[in-house]
Formats: sequence, structure tokens, C-alpha cells
Amino acid sequence: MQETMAAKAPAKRLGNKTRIQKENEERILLAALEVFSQTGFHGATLDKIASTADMSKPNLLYYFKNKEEIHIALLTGLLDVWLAPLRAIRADGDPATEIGSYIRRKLESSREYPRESRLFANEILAGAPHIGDFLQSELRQLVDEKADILQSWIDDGRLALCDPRHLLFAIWSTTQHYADFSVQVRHVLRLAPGDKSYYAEAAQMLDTLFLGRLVAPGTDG
Amino acid sequence: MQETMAAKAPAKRLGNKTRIQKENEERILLAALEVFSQTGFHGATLDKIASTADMSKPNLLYYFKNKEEIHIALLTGLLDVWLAPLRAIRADGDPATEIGSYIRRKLESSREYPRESRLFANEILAGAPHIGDFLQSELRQLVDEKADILQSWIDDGRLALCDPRHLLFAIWSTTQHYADFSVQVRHVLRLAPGDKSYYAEAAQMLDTLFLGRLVAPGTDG
DNA sequence: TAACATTTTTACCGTTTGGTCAAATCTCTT
DNA sequence: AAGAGATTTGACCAAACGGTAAAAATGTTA
Repeated sequence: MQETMAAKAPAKRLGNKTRIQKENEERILLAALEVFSQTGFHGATLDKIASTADMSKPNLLYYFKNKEEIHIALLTGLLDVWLAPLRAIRADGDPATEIGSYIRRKLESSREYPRESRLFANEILAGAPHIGDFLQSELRQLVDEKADILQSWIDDGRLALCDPRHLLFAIWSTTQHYADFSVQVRHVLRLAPGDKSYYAEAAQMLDTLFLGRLVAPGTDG
Repeated sequence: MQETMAAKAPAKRLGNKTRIQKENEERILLAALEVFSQTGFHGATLDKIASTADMSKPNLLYYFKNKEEIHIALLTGLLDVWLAPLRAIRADGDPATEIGSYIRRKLESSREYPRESRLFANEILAGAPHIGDFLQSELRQLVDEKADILQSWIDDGRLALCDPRHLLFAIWSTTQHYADFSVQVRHVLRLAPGDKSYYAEAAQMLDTLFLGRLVAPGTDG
């Protein structure tokens, strides 16, 4: 039984990855990110991913046993990146500084990793079939933790009375919008595809929105 | 030539729709909205749409000549609904009132028509292959118009110095987030599927964010 | 109710797609 | 250089899918 160890399933030999294995898995994931983020899970085909990775389809399936496994590998690799900016919020910092930094980190994440952001958006839109566990375990726990910090600032009168979780939702949505809805943003602003000049204006806007007052004081007292 | 009018293509007899035609097209669009919004364009199958509409696939294709035409019919029917809340912004109103009402209308739209919102989000995420024209004509023109109104309020000192278009982006993203990312919202808030109780808190948050000051004045002055 | 138009169904087709298999080739170690 | 194991390829398959054709059934109207 042990002798007739199958030659297939390279991932099974845990940890001991060949040079070629590492290279090819990397190439596949890069190609898959490109294709999945453009057309979604169902719109992506193994042939397209394989050709984007300069590889035959059977060869691709030698490294990942099926389409779903590639998708899951991409998503799970994504989650830590997604959480990183949130993790960095410090309880002992200044509220304005901490929130401002968080927004900047999230915005930078949208600018630098738009494909990852769209992949994530697609997954959530589809009802989070693959990362439901993540959402209700790691994400929720971290949000609980950070919401407590925000709440303490609110209790101290250093942050406006508001629901901390919904404040996080607002930050997520506004920052991710610039990656996920970039086509709409560019059409409205008359920018060419690939032009990311709007990120500077976005940063300004979000600073005003989250850290300053938006409606002039004269209006409501 | 006129005599041998084809029996097919019911839509061709412009305007003169049969009772059965109206009923069935309605049923198909309703079913398609359900299916497209759950799985996206590529994930949706004609068989699934047909069965959801309690109809055979060939019968469905008697009313719409292909899958894409159903999708386009849904989207174009959506665009006016999408624009309606924005159209209602009045130049002669009070900034805080107008913006507050706009946010409420958009939020209500997310609560009442989440499937439509997700359909739209899917289309934009995919690069807006079907509504690119709409984005750069009708939408852009209306945004130009309303941005001018916001700018006049800024010039009068009744609204904080900011880019009006990015202010609109912020309102779109925060409000639509509650429809498009509802799965994430519910997981974080520990709510059961279908529970929409979070919309009240959301309205509160967005009022604080867009109309009040978020960070306490003690912090930065 | 007969004639005509509309609607629905049954049976089917070609293509695309995810995935398999076994043989061939390459790589690395001894 | 040889052998073992890893990698790659070409040929192939079954299922799913978008869509068609023509007949059968139903509805409408004179």
C-alpha cells in the first residue's frame, strides 16, 4: 500500500514542493486571478486560465484537481490581505489618526490590488459560497475586537455616537468601490481605462467625509 | 409579402401585445432577475430561468430570442430606477435636507430591490459590457448636472469643500453595500438570512456620516 | 364552429466545458 | 548514463448548455 504511492497529486507530499511545482502553481494562480476577476467564477473557463498561464489544460489539472480548488486557493490566499489593514488598528492610538490610516490602507489596497478586490466582491455577491466560514469566524471575531476599540473611543467622547460596525461597513464600501466599480467611476469622470488618477481625489474626499465635517455648521446649528 | 407575416417574433408586432405575451414576459423577467442576481450572467442557465418561470425552455425562447436579450431587457428596465433617486435632488432645496433625502431614497432602494442592485453590481464588476453607453451618456450627464448643484452649495459655503462627484460615489457605495454585500453584513452582525433589521442602524450611521460630524471636535480643534 | 393566429411541447443538434487517461517526455539523483 | 520519479501532452469523454425545427395544442375571432 505504501509502496504504490501514486505519482499524481503533487500537493499531497506536504511541504516538499519542487521548483517546477512552485513556479507553475504561481503561474496558474496569477492567470486564474486575471480570468476570475474579469468574468467571475462561472464565466471563467479552464481553457482560458490555462492559455493565460501558457499551459495545457491537462497540465493545469495536474496541479489543481479542479476549477473550484483554484478558486478556493485564490480566495483563501486573499483573506489575510483583506484583513491586514483592519488588524493594524491600534487601541492606544488617536481615533482620527487610526481611522485615517485605516482608510488610506484600504484605499491603497484597492489601487494596488483591484483584481483581488473584484474577486472578493464577486464571491460576496454570489452569496459567499466558499468563504462563509471565514466571514462568520475570523472576520466576525476581528470585527468584534476592533468594534470594541471604536466603541471605547465613542464612550470617551473622542468619536461621534455611531454603530462601530456600520462605520466599518462605510469604510469598506467607500474604499472598495474604487476598485470594484472602477468602470463606472472612470466613465463618470471621463478617464481612460487604466487611469488611476482619481485615487488622490478619493483620498481627499474620504478624509473630509470621515474625519472632517461634511455639511457646513451654519446649516444645522 | 405583408400576407406571409411570420408567426414568430411576437415582439415585432410593436405595441400590440397579447394578454399571454404580457403575462409571460413578466414571468420570465421576474424569474431571470432571481437567477441572474444570484449567479451572474454566466452562472445563469436558460433551463434554470425557464424552470423558475414554470415554463419550458423553448417556450421561453419564443418570447426572448436569446439569453443576452433577457439580460439586456432586465438591465435597461433597471436604469431608470437606478437614476430616479438622483434625479430628485433639487437645486433650490437645503443641502442637508436634499442629501439626507437622497441617502434615504438610495437606502430604501437597496432594501426593497436588492436583486436589482446585485444585478447592476454584477454588470459593473464585469466591466459594464451591456451598459457602457448608458454610463457615459445618461448617467454622466445627470451626474454632471447634479454635481453642479452640489458645487454651487460648496461655493456658497453651505457644503464642505469636496469633490461633488466623489461625494456621490461615497453615497452610492455606502447605500448599495447593504444590498450587494448583505451576506457579509449579516455574518458580521449575526443576523439570520432575510433579516433586514440592520437598515435602521444603517440609516442612522449614514446620517451621522454625511450630515453630522464624525470625529469629535475636541480631537482636531 | 370553422378558420386562423398564437402558444406550447417534443425531440433534437452542435458546441463548449470540466475533467480523465495513458503514453510520452523531461528532470533530477545516483 | 541509467533509472525513478516528475511533468507534459494529445486524444478523448460525458454532461451541460444555448439554441432550433416542426408539429401539436390552445386561444381568438368572424
